[in-house]
Amino acid sequence: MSATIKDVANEAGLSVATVSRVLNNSANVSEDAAQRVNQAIDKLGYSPNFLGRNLRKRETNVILVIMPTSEHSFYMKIVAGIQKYAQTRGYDVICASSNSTSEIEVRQMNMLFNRTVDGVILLGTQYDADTLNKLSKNYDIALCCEGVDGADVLTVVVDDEQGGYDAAKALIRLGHRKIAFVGANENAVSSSRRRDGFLRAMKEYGITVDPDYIYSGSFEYENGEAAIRYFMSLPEPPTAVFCVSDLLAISAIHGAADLGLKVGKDISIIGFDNITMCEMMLPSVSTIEQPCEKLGEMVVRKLIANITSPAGSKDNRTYTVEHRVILRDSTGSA
Amino acid sequence: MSATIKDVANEAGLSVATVSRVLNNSANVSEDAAQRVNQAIDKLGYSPNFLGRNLRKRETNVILVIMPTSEHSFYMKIVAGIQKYAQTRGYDVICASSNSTSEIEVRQMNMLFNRTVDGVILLGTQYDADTLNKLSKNYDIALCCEGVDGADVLTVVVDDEQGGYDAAKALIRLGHRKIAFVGANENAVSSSRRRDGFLRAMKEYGITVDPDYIYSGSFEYENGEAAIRYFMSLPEPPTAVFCVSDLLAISAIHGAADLGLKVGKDISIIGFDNITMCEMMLPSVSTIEQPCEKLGEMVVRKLIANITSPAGSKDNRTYTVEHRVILRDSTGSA
DNA sequence: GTGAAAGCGCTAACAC
DNA sequence: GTGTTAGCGCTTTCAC
Repeated sequence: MSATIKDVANEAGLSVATVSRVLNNSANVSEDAAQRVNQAIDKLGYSPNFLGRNLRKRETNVILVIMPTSEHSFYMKIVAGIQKYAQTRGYDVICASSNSTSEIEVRQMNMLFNRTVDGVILLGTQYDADTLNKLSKNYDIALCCEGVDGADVLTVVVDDEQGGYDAAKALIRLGHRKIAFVGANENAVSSSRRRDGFLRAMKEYGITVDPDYIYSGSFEYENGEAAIRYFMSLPEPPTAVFCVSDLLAISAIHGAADLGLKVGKDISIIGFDNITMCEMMLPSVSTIEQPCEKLGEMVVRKLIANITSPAGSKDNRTYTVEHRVILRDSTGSA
Repeated sequence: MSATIKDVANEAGLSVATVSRVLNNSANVSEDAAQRVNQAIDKLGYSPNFLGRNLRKRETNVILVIMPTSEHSFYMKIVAGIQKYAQTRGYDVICASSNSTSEIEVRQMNMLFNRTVDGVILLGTQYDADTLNKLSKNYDIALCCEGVDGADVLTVVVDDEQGGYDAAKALIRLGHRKIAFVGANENAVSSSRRRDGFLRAMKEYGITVDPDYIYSGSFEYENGEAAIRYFMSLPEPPTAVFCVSDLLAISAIHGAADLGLKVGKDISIIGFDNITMCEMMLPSVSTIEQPCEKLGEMVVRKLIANITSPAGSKDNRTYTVEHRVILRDSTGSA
């Protein structure tokens, strides 16, 4: 069917070794030989078969990114950061979404096991610490955005606790005292860390937190609206709400609007992530920005370092990158 | 490093051929042998190296999806549809985004040339008809969402002309007569087809279209806002606007709001695609829905058919799937 | 039902 | 500077 290195060698009247040499532009090949090989390549429309190459070299120079859902532009922004840096290092990046099902995630991890990719970056994962630790022993993996407690795995995240703190502080500074919190499920590390930071800020400013103001659900969209409905049914509703994700914040904004509230005036809502939609919404959404590109670059840089380093010396530390407070129209003074 | 089929054979006291047979659960292998092999596999933690397998079988069972930008959930929805069907056929799906640069797109197409993947689905592409035709001769590729004029390549799209017609008709039925159109650049086939349909509807209802009402820019977000500003600066501004994408519609809604207009009352705006954001926006966005999952399933089904069929008998026709009109709050009666 | 052996396309010793 | 050759891990024909 398609030409092989052998065909090129024949066409050029040289050996496959020489062809391979010009293909990998290694030293020790004459001008003349290189030219003849390149001509033959053009003539035959030859393109090297990477299955052969990769098999031989025992590496693919491909990194797989697995995300829970691809519907969020947030993840794709991180992938963009990953891609940008990976390219400079000669790595290709491919992605797959598990749709939050561990079954599919496992299936996709197979690409690691069967040597189709050199490493995997997990943007939020279904795996528990034990499994991750085992995987990490034999393969090059990294977590990004969402850490796992007790996992000795290379991890790159923002300082979620501090992010939660900063969100609360921003609301307090706007004069709010009755501030509520909307979190995800308890086993989402990022969510509970953000709550910890939230509580720390409240404490620091001497504000007692009404237990009714702490709402836990999931990262699912509907949850934000549900939270607002609940808060507004309380005898003394909050004047500001911190949601652990922008999606929840947007959902909450909807809920508030449905209840006839003017968001940014009657009630202030701040999210987390700074997804593209924040700017597009009416009102635009205040948030804690995660620096997606930096997260992506950092995690892939560290991962490639692991891939190219000898077995015994893997880096499995946790790194954090700086977040940023962005106040838009969904928050206003109390 | 990791175990090979040979190790398993040794451990089980059988030949590699037999191990390979149980791996591919082919016939002619005794209960006893199968058991011993499976035990050996478990004991060694063996996982077959697909580079070897793929090299030998000259196929990878992997399909690559290339999209112009991954920031739009729209594309990812199609990928989800692709994935869902591909899985049932034993294919893995990976994706990559070209960020609309042909350079990166070419780089990613390399996976096709170097045999890392069996086929490629392009969701909107930078390639011209000639290039696509050449590619299509030697490789299995398909276009989805966005066709290319003159390309004899397997294509799956919605009937864009009819979609444009239906959008215009929906606005006309709401009583509008002064209806404007916001399109992308001229070489975007989908955009110009939608305009054709728009014009057909207008003609059918005997409405003369003011040339000032036809705005052409690009698919970029900013374009919607710019269009609205322009329309509103006209001596006689339109009362309704059809944008060829939801993103443009959302941008237009913003522009209108900035000008103090109440969208859905003072001006009606309808988009195209039905991205997730349409429901989340305030007001929610009327649109022509593209059935993403169906598009995805259809294109991958046809592509797999091509991959598995002999060289001479490739299907390079264009298929269309049904769209749907969805009226929400961004449109109202004139 | 099982094994021996060839070979997929490539790279990298090694020899010259 | 170039060629010969072994072998990466796997499947598959062909014997038996």
